[in-house]
Amino acid sequence: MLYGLMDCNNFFVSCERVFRPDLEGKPVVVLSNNDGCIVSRSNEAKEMAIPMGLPFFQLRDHDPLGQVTAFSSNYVLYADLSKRVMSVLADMVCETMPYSIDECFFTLDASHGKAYEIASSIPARVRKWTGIPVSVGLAPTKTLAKMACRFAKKYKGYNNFCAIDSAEKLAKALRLVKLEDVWGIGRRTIKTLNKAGLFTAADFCNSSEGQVRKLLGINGLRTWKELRGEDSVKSDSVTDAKQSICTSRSFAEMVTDVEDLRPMVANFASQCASKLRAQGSVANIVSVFVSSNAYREDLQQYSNICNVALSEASASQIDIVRAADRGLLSIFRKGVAYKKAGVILSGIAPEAPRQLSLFAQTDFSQAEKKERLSKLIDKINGAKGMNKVHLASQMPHIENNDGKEETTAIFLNNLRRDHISPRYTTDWNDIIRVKS
DNA sequence: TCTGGGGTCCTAGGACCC
DNA sequence: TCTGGGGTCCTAGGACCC
Repeated sequence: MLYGLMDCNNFFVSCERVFRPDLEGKPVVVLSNNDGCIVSRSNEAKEMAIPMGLPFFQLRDHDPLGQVTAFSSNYVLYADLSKRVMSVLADMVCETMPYSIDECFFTLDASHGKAYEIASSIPARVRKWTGIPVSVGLAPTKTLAKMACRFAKKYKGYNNFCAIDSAEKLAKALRLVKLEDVWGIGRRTIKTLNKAGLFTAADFCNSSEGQVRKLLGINGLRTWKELRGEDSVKSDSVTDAKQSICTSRSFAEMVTDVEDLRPMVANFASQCASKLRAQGSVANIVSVFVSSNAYREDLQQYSNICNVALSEASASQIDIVRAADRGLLSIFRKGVAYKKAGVILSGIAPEAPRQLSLFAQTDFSQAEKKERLSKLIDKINGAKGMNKVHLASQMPHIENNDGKEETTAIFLNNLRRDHISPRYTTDWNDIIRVKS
Protein backbone atom coordinates (compact mmCIF):
# COMPACT_ATOMS: atom_id res chain seq x y z
CA MET A 1 0.00 0.00 0.00
CA LEU A 2 1.20 3.51 -0.76
CA TYR A 3 0.51 6.81 0.95
CA GLY A 4 -0.23 9.96 -0.95
CA LEU A 5 -0.35 13.56 0.11
CA MET A 6 -2.29 16.18 -1.77
CA ASP A 7 -1.34 19.74 -0.84
CA CYS A 8 -3.03 22.80 -2.31
CA ASN A 9 -0.50 25.30 -3.64
CA ASN A 10 -0.63 28.63 -1.76
CA PHE A 11 -4.18 27.66 -0.84
CA PHE A 12 -5.77 30.92 0.36
CA VAL A 13 -4.21 32.90 -2.48
CA SER A 14 -5.36 30.25 -4.97
CA CYS A 15 -8.93 30.52 -3.63
CA GLU A 16 -8.93 34.26 -4.22
CA ARG A 17 -7.56 33.79 -7.72
CA VAL A 18 -10.29 31.35 -8.72
CA PHE A 19 -12.63 34.33 -8.93
CA ARG A 20 -9.98 36.87 -9.84
CA PRO A 21 -8.16 35.37 -12.81
CA ASP A 22 -6.74 38.81 -13.53
CA LEU A 23 -4.41 38.21 -10.57
CA GLU A 24 -2.80 35.16 -12.14
CA GLY A 25 0.97 35.73 -12.40
CA LYS A 26 0.86 38.71 -10.06
CA PRO A 27 2.00 38.98 -6.43
CA VAL A 28 -0.90 38.28 -4.05
CA VAL A 29 -1.03 37.76 -0.28
CA VAL A 30 -3.78 36.80 2.18
CA LEU A 31 -3.83 38.19 5.71
CA SER A 32 -4.69 36.63 9.06
CA ASN A 33 -7.62 37.78 11.17
CA ASN A 34 -7.62 41.49 11.90
CA ASP A 35 -5.47 41.98 8.81
CA GLY A 36 -2.58 41.21 11.13
CA CYS A 37 -0.01 39.02 9.40
CA ILE A 38 0.63 37.53 5.98
CA VAL A 39 -0.40 33.88 6.08
CA SER A 40 -0.49 32.92 2.40
CA ARG A 41 1.68 34.13 -0.49
CA SER A 42 1.64 33.58 -4.23
CA ASN A 43 4.88 32.43 -5.83
CA GLU A 44 5.41 35.97 -7.11
CA ALA A 45 5.13 37.31 -3.56
CA LYS A 46 7.60 34.67 -2.35
CA GLU A 47 10.01 35.76 -5.08
CA MET A 48 9.83 39.29 -3.66
CA ALA A 49 11.23 37.85 -0.41
CA ILE A 50 8.06 38.61 1.54
CA PRO A 51 8.32 36.29 4.54
CA MET A 52 5.54 34.15 5.98
CA GLY A 53 4.03 35.79 9.06
CA LEU A 54 5.15 39.30 8.15
CA PRO A 55 3.01 41.93 9.91
CA PHE A 56 0.88 43.55 7.25
CA PHE A 57 1.93 47.07 8.22
CA GLN A 58 5.52 46.11 7.35
CA LEU A 59 4.62 44.98 3.84
CA ARG A 60 5.52 48.38 2.42
CA ASP A 61 9.18 47.75 3.31
CA HIS A 62 9.18 44.77 0.96
CA ASP A 63 6.86 46.25 -1.62
CA PRO A 64 7.77 49.93 -2.06
CA LEU A 65 5.95 50.16 -5.38
CA GLY A 66 2.69 48.74 -4.02
CA GLN A 67 2.51 45.91 -6.55
CA VAL A 68 1.11 43.35 -4.12
CA THR A 69 -2.64 42.71 -3.87
CA ALA A 70 -3.67 41.87 -0.30
CA PHE A 71 -6.87 40.12 0.83
CA SER A 72 -8.37 39.82 4.30
CA SER A 73 -8.97 36.18 5.09
CA ASN A 74 -12.31 34.86 3.85
CA TYR A 75 -12.63 31.57 5.70
CA VAL A 76 -16.15 30.92 4.48
CA LEU A 77 -14.87 30.88 0.90
CA TYR A 78 -11.77 28.79 1.72
CA ALA A 79 -13.76 26.21 3.68
CA ASP A 80 -16.18 25.78 0.78
CA LEU A 81 -13.46 25.38 -1.85
CA SER A 82 -11.59 23.00 0.45
CA LYS A 83 -14.68 20.81 0.63
CA ARG A 84 -14.84 20.70 -3.17
CA VAL A 85 -11.16 19.83 -3.57
CA MET A 86 -11.41 17.06 -0.97
CA SER A 87 -14.44 15.55 -2.62
CA VAL A 88 -12.75 15.39 -6.03
CA LEU A 89 -9.84 13.58 -4.40
CA ALA A 90 -12.10 11.21 -2.47
CA ASP A 91 -13.57 9.99 -5.75
CA MET A 92 -10.17 8.95 -7.07
CA VAL A 93 -8.44 7.16 -4.18
CA CYS A 94 -9.08 4.43 -1.58
CA GLU A 95 -9.23 6.33 1.67
CA THR A 96 -8.76 10.00 2.46
CA MET A 97 -7.53 11.46 5.74
CA PRO A 98 -7.94 15.25 5.71
CA TYR A 99 -5.03 16.75 7.60
CA SER A 100 -5.78 20.46 7.40
CA ILE A 101 -7.89 22.83 5.33
CA ASP A 102 -5.48 22.50 2.41
CA GLU A 103 -3.87 19.08 2.86
CA CYS A 104 -5.11 15.54 2.66
CA PHE A 105 -3.37 12.20 3.06
CA PHE A 106 -4.75 9.28 1.09
CA THR A 107 -3.98 5.66 0.38
CA LEU A 108 -3.83 3.72 -2.86
CA ASP A 109 -3.53 -0.04 -2.80
CA ALA A 110 -3.85 -0.67 -6.47
CA SER A 111 -0.90 -2.34 -8.19
CA HIS A 112 2.11 -0.11 -8.41
CA GLY A 113 1.70 1.08 -11.98
CA LYS A 114 -1.99 1.76 -11.42
CA ALA A 115 -1.35 3.74 -8.21
CA TYR A 116 1.20 5.85 -10.03
CA GLU A 117 -1.23 6.50 -12.86
CA ILE A 118 -4.08 7.53 -10.56
CA ALA A 119 -2.00 9.73 -8.28
CA SER A 120 -0.29 11.51 -11.15
CA SER A 121 -3.64 12.45 -12.66
CA ILE A 122 -4.96 14.12 -9.50
CA PRO A 123 -3.49 17.61 -10.02
CA ALA A 124 -4.97 18.10 -13.47
CA ARG A 125 -8.43 16.91 -12.48
CA VAL A 126 -8.60 18.97 -9.28
CA ARG A 127 -7.41 22.04 -11.16
CA LYS A 128 -9.97 21.52 -13.91
CA TRP A 129 -12.92 20.80 -11.62
CA THR A 130 -12.25 23.31 -8.84
CA GLY A 131 -9.76 25.86 -10.17
CA ILE A 132 -7.32 25.08 -7.35
CA PRO A 133 -3.72 24.05 -8.21
CA VAL A 134 -2.45 21.17 -6.06
CA SER A 135 0.70 19.08 -5.70
CA VAL A 136 0.76 15.37 -5.00
CA GLY A 137 3.44 13.15 -3.46
CA LEU A 138 3.37 9.34 -3.40
CA ALA A 139 5.58 7.15 -1.17
CA PRO A 140 5.60 4.24 1.30
CA THR A 141 5.05 6.44 4.39
CA LYS A 142 3.36 9.75 5.20
CA THR A 143 6.62 11.51 6.00
CA LEU A 144 8.07 10.40 2.67
CA ALA A 145 4.86 11.38 0.85
CA LYS A 146 5.31 14.84 2.37
CA MET A 147 8.84 14.90 1.05
CA ALA A 148 7.75 13.78 -2.40
CA CYS A 149 5.12 16.51 -2.40
CA ARG A 150 7.81 19.11 -1.67
CA PHE A 151 9.66 18.00 -4.78
CA ALA A 152 6.46 18.07 -6.81
CA LYS A 153 5.83 21.64 -5.72
CA LYS A 154 9.39 22.88 -5.97
CA TYR A 155 10.46 21.67 -9.40
CA LYS A 156 8.37 22.55 -12.44
CA GLY A 157 9.53 19.48 -14.35
CA TYR A 158 7.56 17.19 -12.10
CA ASN A 159 4.24 18.61 -13.27
CA ASN A 160 2.91 18.74 -9.69
CA PHE A 161 3.47 15.05 -9.06
CA CYS A 162 6.40 13.14 -7.58
CA ALA A 163 6.72 9.55 -6.37
CA ILE A 164 9.44 8.15 -4.14
CA ASP A 165 8.94 4.57 -5.21
CA SER A 166 12.35 2.96 -5.54
CA ALA A 167 15.44 2.55 -3.39
CA GLU A 168 17.45 4.76 -5.75
CA LYS A 169 14.92 7.58 -5.67
CA LEU A 170 14.70 7.34 -1.90
CA ALA A 171 18.46 7.53 -1.43
CA LYS A 172 18.69 10.50 -3.76
CA ALA A 173 15.81 12.33 -2.08
CA LEU A 174 17.27 11.82 1.40
CA ARG A 175 20.58 13.25 0.26
CA LEU A 176 18.95 16.31 -1.27
CA VAL A 177 16.61 17.26 1.55
CA LYS A 178 17.87 19.38 4.41
CA LEU A 179 16.90 18.07 7.82
CA GLU A 180 14.95 21.20 8.75
CA ASP A 181 12.68 20.57 5.76
CA VAL A 182 11.62 17.16 7.06
CA TRP A 183 8.09 16.91 8.47
CA GLY A 184 8.41 16.71 12.26
CA ILE A 185 11.79 18.43 12.58
CA GLY A 186 11.19 21.92 13.93
CA ARG A 187 13.20 25.01 14.75
CA ARG A 188 14.36 23.79 18.14
CA THR A 189 15.36 20.25 17.38
CA ILE A 190 17.29 21.22 14.27
CA LYS A 191 19.85 22.92 16.52
CA THR A 192 20.34 19.74 18.53
CA LEU A 193 20.75 17.71 15.36
CA ASN A 194 23.15 20.13 13.68
CA LYS A 195 25.27 20.14 16.82
CA ALA A 196 25.44 16.36 16.55
CA GLY A 197 26.76 16.76 13.00
CA LEU A 198 23.53 15.83 11.20
CA PHE A 199 22.48 18.11 8.34
CA THR A 200 20.63 16.12 5.69
CA ALA A 201 17.81 13.61 5.90
CA ALA A 202 20.37 11.00 4.85
CA ASP A 203 22.65 11.89 7.79
CA PHE A 204 19.69 11.43 10.11
CA CYS A 205 18.64 8.11 8.59
CA ASN A 206 22.14 6.73 8.94
CA SER A 207 22.26 7.50 12.66
CA SER A 208 21.59 4.64 15.05
CA GLU A 209 18.20 4.12 16.63
CA GLY A 210 19.76 4.61 20.05
CA GLN A 211 21.28 7.96 19.14
CA VAL A 212 18.00 9.26 17.69
CA ARG A 213 16.06 8.12 20.74
CA LYS A 214 18.54 9.87 23.00
CA LEU A 215 18.59 13.12 21.00
CA LEU A 216 14.89 13.52 20.23
CA GLY A 217 12.80 11.03 22.20
CA ILE A 218 10.09 8.92 20.70
CA ASN A 219 8.77 11.64 18.41
CA GLY A 220 12.07 11.84 16.60
CA LEU A 221 12.25 8.08 16.48
CA ARG A 222 8.93 8.01 14.65
CA THR A 223 10.23 10.40 12.04
CA TRP A 224 13.43 8.33 11.73
CA LYS A 225 11.43 5.15 11.11
CA GLU A 226 9.17 6.86 8.58
CA LEU A 227 12.17 8.10 6.60
CA ARG A 228 13.46 4.53 6.49
CA GLY A 229 10.19 3.40 4.99
CA GLU A 230 8.49 2.06 8.12
CA ASP A 231 4.89 3.24 8.53
CA SER A 232 4.83 4.86 11.99
CA VAL A 233 2.51 7.88 12.01
CA LYS A 234 -0.93 6.65 12.94
CA SER A 235 -3.77 7.47 10.58
CA ASP A 236 -6.56 7.86 13.10
CA SER A 237 -4.70 10.74 14.71
CA VAL A 238 -5.41 12.55 11.49
CA THR A 239 -9.17 12.02 11.39
CA ASP A 240 -10.42 11.52 14.96
CA ALA A 241 -12.79 13.82 16.81
CA LYS A 242 -11.01 16.77 18.35
CA GLN A 243 -9.80 16.49 21.94
CA SER A 244 -9.85 20.23 22.47
CA ILE A 245 -11.84 22.97 20.80
CA CYS A 246 -10.76 26.59 20.87
CA THR A 247 -12.19 29.90 19.67
CA SER A 248 -10.14 33.01 20.24
CA ARG A 249 -9.56 36.40 18.67
CA SER A 250 -7.29 39.36 18.89
CA PHE A 251 -9.16 42.64 18.93
CA ALA A 252 -8.66 45.54 16.56
CA GLU A 253 -9.30 47.91 19.48
CA MET A 254 -8.15 47.00 22.96
CA VAL A 255 -10.91 46.39 25.50
CA THR A 256 -10.88 47.64 29.09
CA ASP A 257 -14.48 47.32 30.27
CA VAL A 258 -15.59 43.95 31.57
CA GLU A 259 -19.08 44.59 30.22
CA ASP A 260 -17.60 44.81 26.72
CA LEU A 261 -15.58 41.67 27.21
CA ARG A 262 -18.40 39.50 28.55
CA PRO A 263 -20.49 39.32 25.36
CA MET A 264 -17.34 38.62 23.33
CA VAL A 265 -16.38 35.71 25.55
CA ALA A 266 -20.00 34.53 25.44
CA ASN A 267 -19.73 34.44 21.66
CA PHE A 268 -16.47 32.48 21.74
CA ALA A 269 -18.07 30.01 24.14
CA SER A 270 -21.13 29.72 21.96
CA GLN A 271 -19.03 29.04 18.87
CA CYS A 272 -17.06 26.40 20.77
CA ALA A 273 -20.32 24.75 21.82
CA SER A 274 -21.52 24.64 18.20
CA LYS A 275 -18.27 23.01 17.05
CA LEU A 276 -18.57 20.56 19.93
CA ARG A 277 -22.11 19.54 18.97
CA ALA A 278 -21.13 19.31 15.31
CA GLN A 279 -18.73 16.47 16.14
CA GLY A 280 -21.23 14.82 18.48
CA SER A 281 -19.27 15.37 21.69
CA VAL A 282 -19.71 16.82 25.16
CA ALA A 283 -17.07 18.65 27.23
CA ASN A 284 -16.16 18.57 30.91
CA ILE A 285 -13.95 21.63 31.17
CA VAL A 286 -14.46 25.19 29.94
CA SER A 287 -11.36 27.37 30.01
CA VAL A 288 -11.28 31.12 29.48
CA PHE A 289 -8.15 33.12 28.84
CA VAL A 290 -7.46 36.82 28.45
CA SER A 291 -4.27 38.68 27.69
CA SER A 292 -3.02 42.22 27.27
CA ASN A 293 -1.04 43.41 24.26
CA ALA A 294 2.40 41.80 24.53
CA TYR A 295 3.79 44.19 21.90
CA ARG A 296 2.94 47.21 24.02
CA GLU A 297 5.64 47.13 26.65
CA ASP A 298 4.57 50.57 27.79
CA LEU A 299 1.26 49.17 29.07
CA GLN A 300 0.51 46.95 32.03
CA GLN A 301 1.01 43.30 31.09
CA TYR A 302 -1.39 40.65 32.32
CA SER A 303 -2.60 37.30 31.11
CA ASN A 304 -4.44 34.55 32.85
CA ILE A 305 -6.51 31.46 32.27
CA CYS A 306 -9.28 29.95 34.34
CA ASN A 307 -10.43 26.35 34.06
CA VAL A 308 -14.06 25.82 35.01
CA ALA A 309 -15.11 22.22 35.57
CA LEU A 310 -18.71 21.54 34.59
CA SER A 311 -20.61 19.51 37.16
CA GLU A 312 -21.64 17.32 34.28
CA ALA A 313 -20.34 16.94 30.74
CA SER A 314 -22.41 19.10 28.42
CA ALA A 315 -22.66 20.50 24.93
CA SER A 316 -25.36 22.97 25.83
CA GLN A 317 -24.96 26.55 24.75
CA ILE A 318 -26.37 27.67 28.07
CA ASP A 319 -24.06 25.61 30.30
CA ILE A 320 -20.94 26.46 28.37
CA VAL A 321 -21.62 30.17 27.99
CA ARG A 322 -22.48 30.44 31.67
CA ALA A 323 -19.31 28.63 32.76
CA ALA A 324 -17.20 30.82 30.49
CA ASP A 325 -18.73 33.96 31.94
CA ARG A 326 -17.99 32.77 35.47
CA GLY A 327 -14.41 32.04 34.48
CA LEU A 328 -13.97 35.44 32.89
CA LEU A 329 -15.25 37.28 35.95
CA SER A 330 -12.80 35.38 38.15
CA ILE A 331 -9.72 36.40 36.17
CA PHE A 332 -10.75 39.83 34.92
CA ARG A 333 -8.55 42.54 36.36
CA LYS A 334 -9.45 46.19 36.20
CA GLY A 335 -7.09 48.67 34.61
CA VAL A 336 -5.73 46.26 31.99
CA ALA A 337 -6.21 46.90 28.27
CA TYR A 338 -7.06 43.51 26.79
CA LYS A 339 -5.94 42.59 23.29
CA LYS A 340 -7.02 38.98 23.09
CA ALA A 341 -9.41 36.52 24.68
CA GLY A 342 -10.61 33.03 24.01
CA VAL A 343 -12.43 29.93 25.18
CA ILE A 344 -11.13 26.35 25.15
CA LEU A 345 -13.22 23.23 25.69
CA SER A 346 -11.49 20.08 26.89
CA GLY A 347 -12.22 16.85 28.68
CA ILE A 348 -14.14 15.93 25.54
CA ALA A 349 -16.13 12.71 25.36
CA PRO A 350 -18.68 11.19 23.01
CA GLU A 351 -22.22 12.53 23.48
CA ALA A 352 -23.63 9.19 24.66
CA PRO A 353 -23.34 7.29 26.88
CA ARG A 354 -22.82 10.24 29.16
CA GLN A 355 -21.03 10.11 32.49
CA LEU A 356 -23.46 11.55 35.05
CA SER A 357 -22.23 13.12 38.25
CA LEU A 358 -22.81 11.04 41.34
CA PHE A 359 -23.61 14.05 43.47
CA ALA A 360 -25.06 16.74 41.25
CA GLN A 361 -28.81 16.91 41.45
CA THR A 362 -29.60 16.29 37.87
CA ASP A 363 -32.93 17.50 36.73
CA PHE A 364 -33.41 15.35 33.69
CA SER A 365 -36.19 17.37 32.23
CA GLN A 366 -34.03 20.50 32.50
CA ALA A 367 -31.06 18.81 30.84
CA GLU A 368 -33.30 17.50 28.13
CA LYS A 369 -34.80 20.92 27.51
CA LYS A 370 -31.36 22.48 27.19
CA GLU A 371 -30.30 19.79 24.77
CA ARG A 372 -33.36 20.29 22.60
CA LEU A 373 -32.88 24.03 22.66
CA SER A 374 -29.25 23.68 21.54
CA LYS A 375 -30.26 21.43 18.67
CA LEU A 376 -32.90 23.92 17.61
CA ILE A 377 -30.39 26.77 17.70
CA ASP A 378 -28.04 24.73 15.49
CA LYS A 379 -30.84 24.03 13.06
CA ILE A 380 -31.93 27.64 12.71
CA ASN A 381 -28.40 29.02 12.50
CA GLY A 382 -27.46 26.30 10.03
CA ALA A 383 -30.24 27.40 7.74
CA LYS A 384 -30.34 31.15 8.35
CA GLY A 385 -26.73 32.02 9.10
CA MET A 386 -24.38 32.00 12.03
CA ASN A 387 -25.60 33.79 15.16
CA LYS A 388 -29.08 34.44 13.82
CA VAL A 389 -30.31 33.07 17.12
CA HIS A 390 -28.20 33.61 20.22
CA LEU A 391 -28.37 34.03 23.95
CA ALA A 392 -28.97 37.46 25.42
CA SER A 393 -25.53 37.32 27.05
CA GLN A 394 -23.97 37.26 23.59
CA MET A 395 -25.36 40.73 22.94
CA PRO A 396 -23.42 43.84 23.84
CA HIS A 397 -24.66 45.62 26.92
CA ILE A 398 -26.66 48.69 25.93
CA GLU A 399 -27.11 51.39 28.58
CA ASN A 400 -30.25 53.04 27.27
CA ASN A 401 -31.95 50.32 25.38
CA ASP A 402 -34.26 52.14 23.01
CA GLY A 403 -35.16 49.01 21.14
CA LYS A 404 -32.55 49.62 18.48
CA GLU A 405 -31.87 46.45 16.60
CA GLU A 406 -28.50 44.76 17.17
CA THR A 407 -28.08 41.77 14.95
CA THR A 408 -24.32 41.46 14.68
CA ALA A 409 -22.34 39.91 17.49
CA ILE A 410 -20.02 42.52 18.94
CA PHE A 411 -16.80 40.62 18.34
CA LEU A 412 -17.39 40.81 14.62
CA ASN A 413 -17.41 44.57 14.92
CA ASN A 414 -14.07 44.54 16.67
CA LEU A 415 -12.33 42.78 13.80
CA ARG A 416 -10.47 44.51 11.04
CA ARG A 417 -11.08 43.12 7.54
CA ASP A 418 -10.48 45.97 5.16
CA HIS A 419 -9.65 43.81 2.14
CA ILE A 420 -12.31 41.12 2.26
CA SER A 421 -13.43 39.42 -0.95
CA PRO A 422 -17.06 38.41 -1.65
CA ARG A 423 -18.45 35.05 -0.54
CA TYR A 424 -18.72 33.96 -4.14
CA THR A 425 -19.86 30.41 -3.46
CA THR A 426 -21.93 30.62 -0.28
CA ASP A 427 -23.99 33.80 -0.46
CA TRP A 428 -26.48 34.63 -3.22
CA ASN A 429 -25.79 38.34 -2.76
CA ASP A 430 -22.13 37.77 -3.53
CA ILE A 431 -22.53 35.52 -6.53
CA ILE A 432 -20.18 36.34 -9.35
CA ARG A 433 -21.45 38.61 -12.15
CA VAL A 434 -20.68 37.89 -15.75
CA LYS A 435 -20.90 40.60 -18.39
CA SER A 436 -21.90 39.44 -21.82
C1' DT B 1 -1.61 53.21 14.35
C1' DC B 2 -1.13 48.26 12.77
C1' DT B 3 1.94 42.00 15.08
C1' DG B 4 -3.26 35.20 13.65
C1' DG B 5 -5.78 31.02 15.04
C1' DG B 6 -6.37 26.17 15.99
C1' DG B 7 -4.74 21.92 16.90
C1' DT B 8 -1.65 17.43 18.64
C1' DC B 9 1.56 14.89 21.40
C1' DC B 10 5.36 14.30 24.75
C1' DT B 11 7.92 15.19 28.97
C1' DA B 12 9.03 16.24 33.62
C1' DG B 13 7.66 16.64 38.13
C1' DG B 14 4.49 16.20 41.96
C1' DA B 15 0.91 13.64 44.49
C1' DC B 16 -0.51 9.47 45.63
C1' DC B 17 -0.74 4.33 46.03
C1' DC B 18 0.98 -0.40 47.51
C1' DT C 1 20.33 6.29 63.22
C1' DC C 2 18.79 4.03 59.32
C1' DT C 3 14.53 5.50 54.76
C1' DG C 4 13.16 0.98 48.38
C1' DG C 5 11.02 0.04 44.29
C1' DG C 6 7.48 0.34 41.18
C1' DG C 7 3.46 2.06 39.61
C1' DT C 8 -0.60 5.59 38.07
C1' DC C 9 -2.64 9.95 37.26
C1' DC C 10 -2.62 14.80 36.65
C1' DT C 11 -0.81 19.21 35.11
C1' DA C 12 1.97 22.78 33.00
C1' DG C 13 4.91 23.78 29.59
C1' DG C 14 7.31 22.88 25.37
C1' DA C 15 7.70 21.41 20.64
C1' DC C 16 5.64 20.51 16.56
C1' DC C 17 2.15 21.06 12.70
C1' DC C 18 -0.87 23.85 9.24
